[in-house]
Amino acid sequence: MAEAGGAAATAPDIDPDFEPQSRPRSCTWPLPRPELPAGAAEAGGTGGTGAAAEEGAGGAAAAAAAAGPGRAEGARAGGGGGAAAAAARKGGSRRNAWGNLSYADLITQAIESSPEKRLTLSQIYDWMVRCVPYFKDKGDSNSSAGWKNSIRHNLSLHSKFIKVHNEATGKSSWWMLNPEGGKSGKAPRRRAASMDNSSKLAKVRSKASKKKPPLQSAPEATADSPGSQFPKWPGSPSSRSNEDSDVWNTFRLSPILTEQDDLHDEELLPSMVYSSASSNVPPTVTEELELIDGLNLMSPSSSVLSTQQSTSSGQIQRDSSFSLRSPSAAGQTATFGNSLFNPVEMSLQSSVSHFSGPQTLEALLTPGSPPPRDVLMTQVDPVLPQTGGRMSSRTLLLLGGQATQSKMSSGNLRGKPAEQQAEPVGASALPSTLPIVASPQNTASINSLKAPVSATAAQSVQLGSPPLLSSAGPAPLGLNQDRLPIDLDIDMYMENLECDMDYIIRSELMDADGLDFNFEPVPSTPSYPSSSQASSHTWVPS
DNA sequence: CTTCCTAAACATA
DNA sequence: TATGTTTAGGAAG
Repeated sequence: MAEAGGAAATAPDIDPDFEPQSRPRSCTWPLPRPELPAGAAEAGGTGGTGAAAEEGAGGAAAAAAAAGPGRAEGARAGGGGGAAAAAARKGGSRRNAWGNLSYADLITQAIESSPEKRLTLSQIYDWMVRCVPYFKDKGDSNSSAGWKNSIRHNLSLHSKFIKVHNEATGKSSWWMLNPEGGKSGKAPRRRAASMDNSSKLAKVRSKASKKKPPLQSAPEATADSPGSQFPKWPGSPSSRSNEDSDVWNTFRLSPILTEQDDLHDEELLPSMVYSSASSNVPPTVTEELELIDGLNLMSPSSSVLSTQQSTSSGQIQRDSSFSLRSPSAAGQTATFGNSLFNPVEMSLQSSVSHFSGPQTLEALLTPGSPPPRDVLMTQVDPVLPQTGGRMSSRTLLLLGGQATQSKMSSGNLRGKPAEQQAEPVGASALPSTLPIVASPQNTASINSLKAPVSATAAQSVQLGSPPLLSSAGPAPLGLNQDRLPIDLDIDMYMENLECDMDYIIRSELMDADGLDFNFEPVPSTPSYPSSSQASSHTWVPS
C-alpha cells in the first residue's frame, strides 16, 4: 500500500508498477469493470497479494513514460536510469520502461490472464493498456503505433505464441500460448542449439511459402454457426451457453511442427509432446491442461497411451505424436501424441476409463471419414491447403470451445460459480461410463451427451492435474493415482482450480524473471515442477 | 554473442 | 485500416 500510495502520487493513472502477475485478478478478462482505473481496481481487487511491489519501479516507470515515451532510447535510457533506483530491489533493473518483462512476457501474461487463454491482437493491446501502466496512456493515441507494432512483431516472431484461427466473423485470430512453450527468454530449458526453437522455427517457418494465400476457412465446418456472438471476451461463458450449436469440441490443431516435415531436430521431438514438455515448462502447464483436457475428452485410448508412456523415448512419441502436415493430404491427420494425454489419461482412466479403448486416436482421427464436427477430434485440419499454407505451421485451429471451456470455467469459477455449478453437477450425475470418445460413429450419441460429458471429463481432468499443482493438495499423489471421485463437489474443484491458477501464476512469475513482488511464501513452490511432473507423469522421460 | 526493442517494408483480408 | 510476417539495425547484458 505504501508503495502504491507513493506511486500513485506520482502518476495517478499509472500503476505503481507493473506486476500483472501479482494481481491477476484485476487484469483478468472478464473485466470486472470496463475501464477501471488501474489504481482502484487493483487496490480493491488484488487484496493482499500484489501489494509488495517495487515502489521505485513505479516511479521509474512513470518517469520513463513521461520522459521519453517516444524512442527506444528514451525508454531504455529511462529504464536504465530509473533502474538504478528501482534496481535496488533485485539487482535487476528494468530493462524497459514498463519493467523487466519483455513484450513476449507481457503478451504471455495477457493471454494467460484470459479465461480461455487466448486473445485477439486487439485484446492484447487492450490488456496492455489496462494492465501495464506504461502503456496506459498510450492506448489510443497515435502513440500506440510503436508498441503495437512490437506486439505484433513478437507474436509473429516467437514460436511461443500460436495463432488460432478465429472463426468468428472476420475477427482476427486468437493468439494463444504454445503449449510446447517455445520460450525465448528466460527459462532456458533445453535449448541445445543456440538458435532455439523460436528462432529456428521462425526461420524455418519463414521460408515456407508466402505466396499462396492459405484458404483458411475452407471447409469450416462450424463456420456456419457463427460464433454468432462469439464473445468479445472469449472468456465469457457465452460459448458454453451455446454449446448447442457451434461449440464442438472439435478442434484441429496443428502442432508446432515446422513446415518442414522433417523435424528431425531433436528439439522438436520433445517439444511436440505436450506432456513431456510440461516437464520443462512449468508455467505452461495450464495450457497443457487445457489442451489436454480438451483432447483427452476425445482421446481416451488408454492402451495406446500406456505404451507410449512407457516408451517415452521420444522418437516414438514424435512419430506417433503427431504427424503433422505432410505435404500429402493423407498426412494431414495429426496423430496426437498420446503422451499428451498421459497425465490426464491416467487420472481419467481411473475415473472414466471404462470406455474400452477400441477407439484409438488413430481410429478417431481416421482421415478417411471426416467426422462431423461433433467428433471432438484433433485433426489436422483439412483446411490446410496442401499448398502448404504457412498458416498451419503454428496455427491452431480451434473451433468451438468446449474443450477450452473447461478451462474457461476455471477462470470463471471465481467469478460465477453458480453458473458453473449447474453443469458440472449435472455432469457428475452422468454415468461415468459414458463413452467419452467420440468416434465418428458415436458422434451422434455423443452429440447429445457431449455437453455434459465434456464437463465431466473436464472436471476430472482438472481434478487430476490441478491437485498436483496446487500446493495445498492434501495428498496429491494419492489423489492422482487413486482416482478422482467424480462426484466431488464443485467447491473442491474450485479450490483446486484456484490454487492451480494462482500457483501457476506464481510459478510463472518466479520463472518469469524474478518479478520482484514477493508473494506469500508459497510452500511448495520448489516442488512445483517435480511434484507436478512426478506425480502426474511418472512416466516422464526426464 | 544472444536477447530484445524498434522501425519499417510487405502481404492480406 | 487492422493484422500478420519478416528483415534490419542497434543497445544491453
